[in-house]
Amino acid sequence: MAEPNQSLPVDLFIDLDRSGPVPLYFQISSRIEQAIHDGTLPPGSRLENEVALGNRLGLSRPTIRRAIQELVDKGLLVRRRGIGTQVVHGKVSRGVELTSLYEDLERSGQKPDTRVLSTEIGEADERMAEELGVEVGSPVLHIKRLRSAGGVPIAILDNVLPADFTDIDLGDLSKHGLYQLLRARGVTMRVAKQRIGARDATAHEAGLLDIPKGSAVLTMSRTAFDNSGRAVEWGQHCYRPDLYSFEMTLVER
Amino acid sequence: MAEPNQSLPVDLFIDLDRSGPVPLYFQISSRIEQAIHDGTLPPGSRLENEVALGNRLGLSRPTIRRAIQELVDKGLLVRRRGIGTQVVHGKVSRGVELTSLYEDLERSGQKPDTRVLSTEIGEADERMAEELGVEVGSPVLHIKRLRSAGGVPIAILDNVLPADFTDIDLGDLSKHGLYQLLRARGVTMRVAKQRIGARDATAHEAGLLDIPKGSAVLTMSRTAFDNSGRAVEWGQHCYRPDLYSFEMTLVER
DNA sequence: GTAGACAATATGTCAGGACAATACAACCTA
DNA sequence: TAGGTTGTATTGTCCTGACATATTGTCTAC
Repeated sequence: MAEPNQSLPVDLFIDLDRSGPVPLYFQISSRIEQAIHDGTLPPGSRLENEVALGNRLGLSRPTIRRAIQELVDKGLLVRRRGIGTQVVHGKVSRGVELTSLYEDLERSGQKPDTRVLSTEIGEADERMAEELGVEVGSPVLHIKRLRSAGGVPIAILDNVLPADFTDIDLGDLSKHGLYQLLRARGVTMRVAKQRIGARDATAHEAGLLDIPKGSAVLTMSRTAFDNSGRAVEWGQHCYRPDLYSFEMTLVER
Repeated sequence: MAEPNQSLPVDLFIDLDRSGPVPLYFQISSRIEQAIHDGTLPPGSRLENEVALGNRLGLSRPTIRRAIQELVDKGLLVRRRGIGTQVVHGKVSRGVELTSLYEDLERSGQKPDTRVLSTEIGEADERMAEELGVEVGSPVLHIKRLRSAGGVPIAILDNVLPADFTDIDLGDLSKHGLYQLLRARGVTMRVAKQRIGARDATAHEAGLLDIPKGSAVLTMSRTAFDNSGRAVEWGQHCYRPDLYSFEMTLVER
C-alpha cells in the first residue's frame, strides 16, 4: 500500500482565547494549519470528526466547520462525507494573494528596492477610464517604477490610480510598496482581477531588466477594487521570468 | 459624484425548489449571480440586508449568508458590516478554475484539436516521484500532446500520471481532454497547485507552436490531487502567449 | 461463498436565536 | 458652526438542534 491512510485521528491541544478579538474559528484554523506545517498532522492523516472536535474544545459544530472550511479553501484539507477530513498530500506553498510584489519580496527575506522612473498627473485615456471605471479625461496619477532585489532588477511596474490619490507622497514610493502606501491611507483592497501572460521584451524593457533584447517577460495586469467596489488601482507589470513566477492553489468547490 | 451608491436595495424574485437536490443556498446564489450578469443588479447597487432577504424568501439567515458568501468568494459581491452588501464594480470575468485547457477552449466556443506527440510507460525519475508523491522507479504514464484551436497550435502539453492510469485508452486522447478522461474514470480532482511563468521557447517548441525561435512562451506546471489527497497528474505546459493567458479574481479574506 | 440489507460514521444542509462590532447619520451641545 | 455623542442599521460571530445523504464495513440470508 502506498499511503498509510489508516492513521488515527490526531489530537490537537488548543488554548482558546474567548475574550480577545480573534475569532474562535480563526484560532482553530490557525492551530490546525500550524500542525500541518510542522508535521504534527502529516499528509494523508485524518482529523477528528467535527462533532468530537467540537465537544472536546467546548465549541459548536458550526464554529469547527468554519475553521475547517478555511483550510479547505486554502487547499490544505479535503473533506469527504461519510469519510472524514484529511490533510492533502504534496508540499504546501503560498498561493496568489492580494498583495504586491514588494510584500512578496519582503516576506521571502529579500530586500526590495524601488527606482521611480516617472510620475505624472494626467488625464485618463479610454483604456484607463475603462479599467478604473472613471470618466475619460478625469485626472489620474501615472507611476512607472523599477523594482529590484539585491541590486538585480526584477520587474517594471506601470500603475494608474484615480483622482483621489493624486496627492500621494511620491517620495515614499522609493521606500515603500504602493499597496503599503494605499493601506496607510486607509484604503483596503478587497477584490482584484488580474491576467497573467507573456510576451517578448521591448528594447526599452530589456535594458531596464538587464536581459537580452527580445527575450521573454512575464506580464501581469491587475485592477484592484476597495471594499466599496470602486477601482483603486490599475497596473501593468512585467517581470524577469527567471526571477519571478506566480504560484497558486486551486480548489474545486 | 462618480458613483451613484445611493441606489436602493433591489428586489429579487426567486422561485425555490425545496424538494429537489439543489441546495437552497445555491439556488439563491445562482439567481443573484444571474441578476448581476444580466444587469438587474448593476455594479455598486446594494442588496437587501440578510435578515430581510431571509424573511421575504422564508429562509434562515445562515442560508442567506452562505449564498452571499459564495458570491463574495467569487469576487462578485463585497460586504461591509454596518453598511450592507454591494455588487463589485468592473466587468466580471471567469477566474482560474480546476479545469483544463480543452474545457477552456470548448467553453469559449473554439474547437479544440489534439495531436498526440508521444505516449510512453516508463519509470518515475526523481522529479516525477517528488511531484506525484510516488516512489522513484514506479511506473508512470508520460504523455506529450499538441493542442490547437481552429488549426492554430496553442500549447504543448507534457503530462505524467501515476501507475493507476497506465491503462488509459490512448486513442481517446486525441478526441477528449485529459481531465475529461480522468473524470470519466471516476476520478475527481479537488485541489491543484500550479505555477505560472515564462521563458524563451526552445527550437523544438518554436517549431511546434509555429512561432519564431527564441520568442516568449507562457509556462504553467500543475500538480492535481484527487479527493483523497493523492496526486493524480503532473503537467508542464507551454502556451503561445499571443493566444492564451490566465485570468483570475483575487479576494481578500 | 456471495450478494444484499442494514448499521455505524461522518459530513452536508437548514432552522432560529442571541449578542458583538462597525459604520453612518442624526442629534445635541459648546 | 464645529465637535462629540447617541442611535440605528447591518454584518460578524457563536450557539443549539435537527434531519439528509454519502461511504464503509458488517451481518444475514440464500
